[in-house]
Amino acid sequence: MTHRKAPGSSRRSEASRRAIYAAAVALVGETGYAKTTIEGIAARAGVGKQTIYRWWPSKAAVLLDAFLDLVEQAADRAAEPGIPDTGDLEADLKLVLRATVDELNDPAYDAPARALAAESVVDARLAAGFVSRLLEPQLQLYVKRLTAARETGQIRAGIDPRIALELLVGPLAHRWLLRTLPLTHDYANAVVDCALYGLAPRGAPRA
Amino acid sequence: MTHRKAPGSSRRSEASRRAIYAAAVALVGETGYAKTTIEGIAARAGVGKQTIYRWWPSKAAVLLDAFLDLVEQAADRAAEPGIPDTGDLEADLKLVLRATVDELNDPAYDAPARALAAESVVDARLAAGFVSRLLEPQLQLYVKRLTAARETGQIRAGIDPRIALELLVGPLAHRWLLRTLPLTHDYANAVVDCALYGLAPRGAPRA
DNA sequence: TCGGTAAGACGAAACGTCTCGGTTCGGCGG
DNA sequence: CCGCCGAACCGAGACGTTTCGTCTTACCGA
Repeated sequence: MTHRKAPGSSRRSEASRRAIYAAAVALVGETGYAKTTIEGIAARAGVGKQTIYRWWPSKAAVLLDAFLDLVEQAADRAAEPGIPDTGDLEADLKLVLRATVDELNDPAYDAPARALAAESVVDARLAAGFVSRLLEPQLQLYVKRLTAARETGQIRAGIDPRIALELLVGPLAHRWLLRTLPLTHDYANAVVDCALYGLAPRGAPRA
Repeated sequence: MTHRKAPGSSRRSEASRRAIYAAAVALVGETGYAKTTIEGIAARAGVGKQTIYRWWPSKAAVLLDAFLDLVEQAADRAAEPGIPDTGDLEADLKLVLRATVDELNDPAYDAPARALAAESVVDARLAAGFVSRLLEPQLQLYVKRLTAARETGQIRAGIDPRIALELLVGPLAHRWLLRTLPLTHDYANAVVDCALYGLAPRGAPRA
């Protein structure tokens, strides 16, 4: 997704690449994605425009790489990959979803993440990279934890972990993306409750 | 959302307004939202640029009004408002969600709806109009049906209809917006099953 | 020497504003 | 009731500005 060609990358300037990442994230945070221009990124990074056009096909692609670099560094610092498994699925899910809420409400991540999501909605090519490189690795953590839960009988055997995960994450994403209602800890907890125990009365016959 | 001011609208040209709607929807469908320009819409509609700039604050606002007009006309033709209530909640929800899937997969609606959603992700001002005028009325139909279901004991008394609705719609929106996986009838059915009967084993104690 | 780089010139395209006549509608005097 | 007038809208498009993406030039480093 960086570019179709990867020319003699041995001569590529690492310093310029990093300066471009920093400038892109900073400008999107300060002035918003729409007002961020490639010319602006180049100027801020002290870099020729051609250096950007040579390596990336679009403004969104630059920001995707920049944002990915950002979250990878943050992930290295945290060094806590995966979803905890205390044996209590409900508590584990609530914990993680509340953390996700906090992340989505963090202004530092909100602006670039929104921009990438919005661009992905409209640009299928970018969406493929956004999903496969940023979103899907996160979702696979849910698949892993939910599969484990299924093996210990904490969720029903007939449940597809993929669909279970989307039942949890979908509502969060919906509120975040379209701003229908505020995204809170209470909401995350309520979603987990509803998803785990269902809307129908517990005594109702399984269809 | 048409504009902060509503000047003497008696003198406003209805023909121009409709021509602008038609041109906007057509151009977005043909060339995509990003390549659609206000100049292009004006030219296609046979209208002066100022006529657009006078009544709408942005390209997105034009498309919102145009799309809203489109779905209202379609709704008038269908003349079947609301979610059916046959007494079988599961069947009713599956029916409606499958219909939603078909709508989201319809190329005629996909392009403008995507453009508006994407713009709303990034522009809170537009999002307010998008949600209140287009999305929320749809969601209220779910609230109504789910509230009825709660009164007849088809869903648990402790469930907030608002959250129940998002449990159903959120996953659909998630797949549609980010294109993580294809949006199918089977998926709609599976979401309803999971949401109604929960992920946890039916015998599990209610938390 | 060869290819990446910084800097910036360049034409094309769209922006949003403004001006120009022409048209249409509401109001007022006859 | 009729006819005029002015205000507001209309289509058309000129205008200066901004950003785009390409291209040119000179430099530098492996």
